[in-house]
Amino acid sequence: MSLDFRPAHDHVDNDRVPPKHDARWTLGFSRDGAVASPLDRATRHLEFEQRSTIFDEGDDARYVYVILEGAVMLSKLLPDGRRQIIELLGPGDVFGVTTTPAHDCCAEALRPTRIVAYDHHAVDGSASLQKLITERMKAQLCAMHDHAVLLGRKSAIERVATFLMRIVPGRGGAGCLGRTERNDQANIRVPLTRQEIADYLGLTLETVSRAFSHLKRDGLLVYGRHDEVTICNVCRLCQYTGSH
Amino acid sequence: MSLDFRPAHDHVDNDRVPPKHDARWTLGFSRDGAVASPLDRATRHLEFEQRSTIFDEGDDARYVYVILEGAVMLSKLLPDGRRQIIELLGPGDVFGVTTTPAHDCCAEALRPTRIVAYDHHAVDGSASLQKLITERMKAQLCAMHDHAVLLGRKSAIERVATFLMRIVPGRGGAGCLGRTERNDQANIRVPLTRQEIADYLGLTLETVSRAFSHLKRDGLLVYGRHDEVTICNVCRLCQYTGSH
DNA sequence: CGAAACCTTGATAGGTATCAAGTACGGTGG
DNA sequence: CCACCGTACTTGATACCTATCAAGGTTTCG
Repeated sequence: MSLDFRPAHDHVDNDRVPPKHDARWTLGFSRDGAVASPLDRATRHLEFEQRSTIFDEGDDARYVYVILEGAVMLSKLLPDGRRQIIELLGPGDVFGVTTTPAHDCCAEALRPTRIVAYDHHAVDGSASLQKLITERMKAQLCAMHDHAVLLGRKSAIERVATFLMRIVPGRGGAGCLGRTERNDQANIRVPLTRQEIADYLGLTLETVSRAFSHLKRDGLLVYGRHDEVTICNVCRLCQYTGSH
Repeated sequence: MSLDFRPAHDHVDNDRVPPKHDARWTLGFSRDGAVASPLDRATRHLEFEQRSTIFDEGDDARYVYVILEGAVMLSKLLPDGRRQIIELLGPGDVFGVTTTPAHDCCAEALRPTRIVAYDHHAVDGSASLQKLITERMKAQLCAMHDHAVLLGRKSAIERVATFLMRIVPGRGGAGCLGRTERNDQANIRVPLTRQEIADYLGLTLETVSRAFSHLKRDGLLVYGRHDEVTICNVCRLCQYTGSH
């Protein structure tokens, strides 16, 4: 459920080929123990560099994707250019599932990302793989439910606070564990621009910026280098989410 | 995908028992051909009358539900009472799936509704049933994607127009088929109060009412008896959705 | 060091929420 | 059958939150 934007090991191997839209297909055996061996022919490992497109809305939906490492965002566009980022996904999450022959949204890597792609027909043949996908879809459907509440009913600050809480490792959906622990802080990385956060939260970039400033003034946030942010009091930030 | 609020046959048998919260459990064989026979022990047919609660947020998630006939809404509440209606479901749709042991939302029947409940463990044992559920979940996940766009990026009138288009039988998600057909009208029933529509669309009841009035003034809607509404020009209404 | 992208902040406008009556409708009981 | 009542809906006035427009500041990277 929780979005782990940081790779499991922080020493990322940067020797990967820059894949533009067609990624580097790595034919080979699956490292996923759940996958039966006859499937391997239809199983491909891919790597995407930061900010590369995995597929666009309308593309043929031949594969189902499972994230091994990294982060992916799904988005949709309205004809006049308005964009909504629909899901933010991390390791273990599944995307590319549709009932239609075409993808209903775009998928883009937010950071260097490793993915397994399973052929749609191949999935039909593997009960274990199907189960894996179904299980993730359940979790993601619940996440969408929460997100619908955010988009439909929460104020700007509540949305930003909820977003930040979702990034805190281990604190994602479960909410505040121990309350008022001393030194209840967390270092997180926000690998999204203000515009992307805005498109995810149904706001404008300026409103997101103001919400960040507000939280900073309140002493809840301290900015670090790059996209690093320290949440000084996770519990108190949680109070801003509107969910508690 | 499309919400069929009307039962397949309009002569509804009204001789059903009024079930309050505990529905009338109908043990018996499944009419669903896809279900294996050993499952029937864990398969229950239930009926809910209009406006009855199927389950509440936090209830034990023992069953997965499939709608045979009628309509169901899923909703969530924030602690201060704000409500978001998350999904509107019709025949064939699935609900009650979670990864947690408790339901993440409430489920309520919008009209007299017939449902099949499958025991969670029983589902695990049936590949065909699993497939059925997964297939519906895919469709519903896509529907949630569209709804996220609506909640995050659409104006009040666009939301109401999109909502109405979704109810038009056969025109639901596919969008406008033939354009500018003569006599391009549709009679629909809106079995939701203004408050419920508002909670679904992330608006207030007054704003929904104003949007309806706006569309009525424009000659797009004519009110009938009860909750009946005539859409005078489906194609033109479609222009209001922001999606075309 | 310089350019570009990104972020912050301010001023203003606009859309929707909120508050407040008033109206229409359906159901109930006399 | 009609009057009454409660619920739901409509409409108006106003306030507030967020979008929009605009400028300036900061960071990062070549």
